Amino acid sequence: MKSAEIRKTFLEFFENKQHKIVPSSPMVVKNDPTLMFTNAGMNQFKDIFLGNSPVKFPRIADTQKCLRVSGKHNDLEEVGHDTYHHTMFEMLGNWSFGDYFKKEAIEWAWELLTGVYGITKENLYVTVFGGDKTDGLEPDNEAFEFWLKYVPKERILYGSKKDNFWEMGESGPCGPCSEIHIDIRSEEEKKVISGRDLVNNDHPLVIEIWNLVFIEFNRKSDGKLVQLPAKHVDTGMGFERLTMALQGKKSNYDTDVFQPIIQEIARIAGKVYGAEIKADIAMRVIADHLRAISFAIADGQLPSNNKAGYVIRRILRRAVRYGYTFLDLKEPFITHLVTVLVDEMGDFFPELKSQQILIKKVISEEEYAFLRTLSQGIKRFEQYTDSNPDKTIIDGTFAFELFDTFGFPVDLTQLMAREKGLSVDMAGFSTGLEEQKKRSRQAATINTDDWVIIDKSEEKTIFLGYELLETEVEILRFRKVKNQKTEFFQIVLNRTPFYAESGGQVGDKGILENELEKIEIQDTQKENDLIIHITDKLPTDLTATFTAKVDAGKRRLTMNNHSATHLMHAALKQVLGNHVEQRGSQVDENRLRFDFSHFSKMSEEEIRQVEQIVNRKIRENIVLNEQRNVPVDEAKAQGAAALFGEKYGEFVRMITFDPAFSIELCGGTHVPATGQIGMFKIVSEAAIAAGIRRIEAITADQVEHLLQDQETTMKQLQEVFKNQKDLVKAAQQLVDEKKLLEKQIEEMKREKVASLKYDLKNQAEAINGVNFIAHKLDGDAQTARDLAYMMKDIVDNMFLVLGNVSDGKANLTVMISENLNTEKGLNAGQIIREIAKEIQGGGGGQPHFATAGGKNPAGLEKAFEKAKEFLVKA
RNA sequence: GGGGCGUUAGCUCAGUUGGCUAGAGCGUUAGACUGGCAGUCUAAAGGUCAUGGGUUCGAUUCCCAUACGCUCCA
Repeated sequence: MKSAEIRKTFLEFFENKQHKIVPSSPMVVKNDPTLMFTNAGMNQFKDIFLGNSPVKFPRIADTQKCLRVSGKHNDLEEVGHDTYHHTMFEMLGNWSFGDYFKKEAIEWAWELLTGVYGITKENLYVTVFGGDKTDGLEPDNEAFEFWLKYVPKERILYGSKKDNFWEMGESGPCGPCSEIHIDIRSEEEKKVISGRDLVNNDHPLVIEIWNLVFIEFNRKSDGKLVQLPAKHVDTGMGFERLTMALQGKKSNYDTDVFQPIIQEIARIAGKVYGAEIKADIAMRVIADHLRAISFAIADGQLPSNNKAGYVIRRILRRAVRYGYTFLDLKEPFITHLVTVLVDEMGDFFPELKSQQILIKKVISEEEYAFLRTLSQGIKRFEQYTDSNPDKTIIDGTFAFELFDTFGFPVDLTQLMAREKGLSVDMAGFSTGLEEQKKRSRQAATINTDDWVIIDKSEEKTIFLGYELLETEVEILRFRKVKNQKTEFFQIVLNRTPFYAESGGQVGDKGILENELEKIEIQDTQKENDLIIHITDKLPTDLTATFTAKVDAGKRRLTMNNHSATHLMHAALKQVLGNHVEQRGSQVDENRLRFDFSHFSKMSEEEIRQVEQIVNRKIRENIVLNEQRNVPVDEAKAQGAAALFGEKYGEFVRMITFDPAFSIELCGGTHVPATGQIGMFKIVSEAAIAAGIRRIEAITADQVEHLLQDQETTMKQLQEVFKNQKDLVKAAQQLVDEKKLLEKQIEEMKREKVASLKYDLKNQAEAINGVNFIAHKLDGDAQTARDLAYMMKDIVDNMFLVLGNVSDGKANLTVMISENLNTEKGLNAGQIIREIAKEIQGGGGGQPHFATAGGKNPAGLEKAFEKAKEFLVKA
């Protein structure tokens, strides 16, 4: 069975059991501070488990793109070395939200695996939760009983809390789980040792393929468990592993999910897969990472230098490194693999296909950048070994510096050391790394207390911010959050006019007040679907009723910018073409920032066109058409531009300014009619990454201010130029003239100095075979320096001292013919330090040339005399 | 969020206690050589030493801040 068919079969099986099939949510997570990437199938349903979102469909099935590279689940360093770890993988899952529970979940899992996929029953083992004393939990005998219907008890095992109690994180929904393991070893091996003994023992051929989680508790941050009001089922089956089992392979990488990619890598590298252990590992690493990076980019996460983007960059670099070291690939090659990936997976995941060009471009750019980093690291390494030829062990601190500061992987340092017969002090390296980790952890500790519930009615916040800026509210709950520097509170209200930061629009500020007090809301954030008001002070009476007032001025300006962003997005598509897609957006009261895919710099003309279109639409004063609860399919049918990478429910909010012009799915706040925006002006256009451009623009008052500033400048310029008609011409003339004059001055100075130099030559006083010249000249230190160098060319055995005064300060310049440095022991640097005392200053320089400065111009003559004394003494 | 590093000519980079008329290679321009091309030689142009403060007689160099970039950790 082909992998595509395996996926389809799974979804169809559950569709027939009344499950709603939903698409995978993006791998890149927004609106959840605790998570950067989707790391499990349940992520997109987290709000349902937490009770923050209503259940729309009690039964759902899907395949979810997941990425496990950071945090609690971190498999990155394992990937490639074995046959079954991955960074990016697909998780097939079926879900029940307060609907069916253990019985059906077990029954259907068994039916699908053995009945539909035809897996031999004897090869399957199951585990159930064995109970835990610290949590006061009994063994899951209920699940055991259900399994007994299908599986003899020898193949049912009780498991520990570690293996059989699933938790989302430190706190949150959790429950016992039941895993299905498969033994795909050969018959001979099975005779030697029973599969039963290998379950959960990290055997590559006796592996978990499906985890059925029965969610029934919520773990509080104090560690206590409480029963959830509704019980849920959350299952996850690793698609790649399942495919391996069904295709009779011993490795995930031997399935048709990976083989086309691996074969292409082998072709590029001129190798054969399966011939050499290290090369095989490298090929697996690259095949795996290619998928992770490509999907991440398709989902809107570009490689960058921090947070989620940095994780992606690291994955890519790991792939490059393995290719570089073990396959001898020293040129970008990953970018060329994208085509194969798109051929294989582009049908089921259309985002890959539609963004193929961007993915290739971004990867290629990153590969080049990293190869540059590598060659710089190599250079540094060689400088180190050259300047420390006696060392046989490379300092750990140096290896760490290479890694920490220059991003040079330590395993490459080791490799290069070995080639030179050296070793690396890895203990020292680890010490450096540990210290760094300690520092970071200390700086990052955030303490979040449990929610304190004020209103027990389980009410949900009603958002009124689309209509109102002010309303009566009550507090539902609050909690305290503490980090290194500050302490603040998060408040949840029963209803709120405050818009929480999302979709690029900043959160509202404002106040909560009643007759007794007034507290300031500094920001409004969204955590999952919860609207959180942030303040550093709690009201004294938490049960009181307050008037919540949004800072209306800030909101109005923000709305201008947000609506203008929509108009600009549409205009960009008109001017540049349909490939323009939003890659990021930030809107606040001062400006709007919009990142979009486009491959070349916008011309002046294109920018002007976009401005023109937007301003025309503003003047048309188009009335906002806001539709809520539009089914997502209908919105798409109407041609809505889907905001990039956002997570949508089944119903969306549609913002339309002229159905023939701009339709977008958007949760933000917008102007009632475009006229309010007033004016629109692009202030910058720049590249931020390969294939991505960023525009910054301003609207309304901001444009007005800009125009006024410019006008003021123009007027001032006009005054400076005495109201000449053509300012540009006048300025150009001035610049040209200045250049000419500067040249003339230079020339005159040179002439003056040139005539002076012969006068000075004649003044030379022969003392002990040295031509001594002392002279006080008009001019600056630069002139003195010029003169000194000219004199050096025309006078031999010279000891020249020049003095000058500029800005009320005295300067001394000493030039001594090089041969006198040794012959007479005359050192300009030393001499000037002595004579500079006379002008109350200091100085220094080289043996043949030195300068000094001081505060006392009257001392110049004395300094000359002192200089002469050096000669007399010599 | 915390640490480290960087920013010098169009590009890639040197510049070692603060004073070396701020350099190299590539590129650009001009001239010469060559039958032409390729090229070789010679010369020239090109720098607010990221920005803003400070210390100093004097800062590309030392200190502080800011911006941007790189990098590691969380």
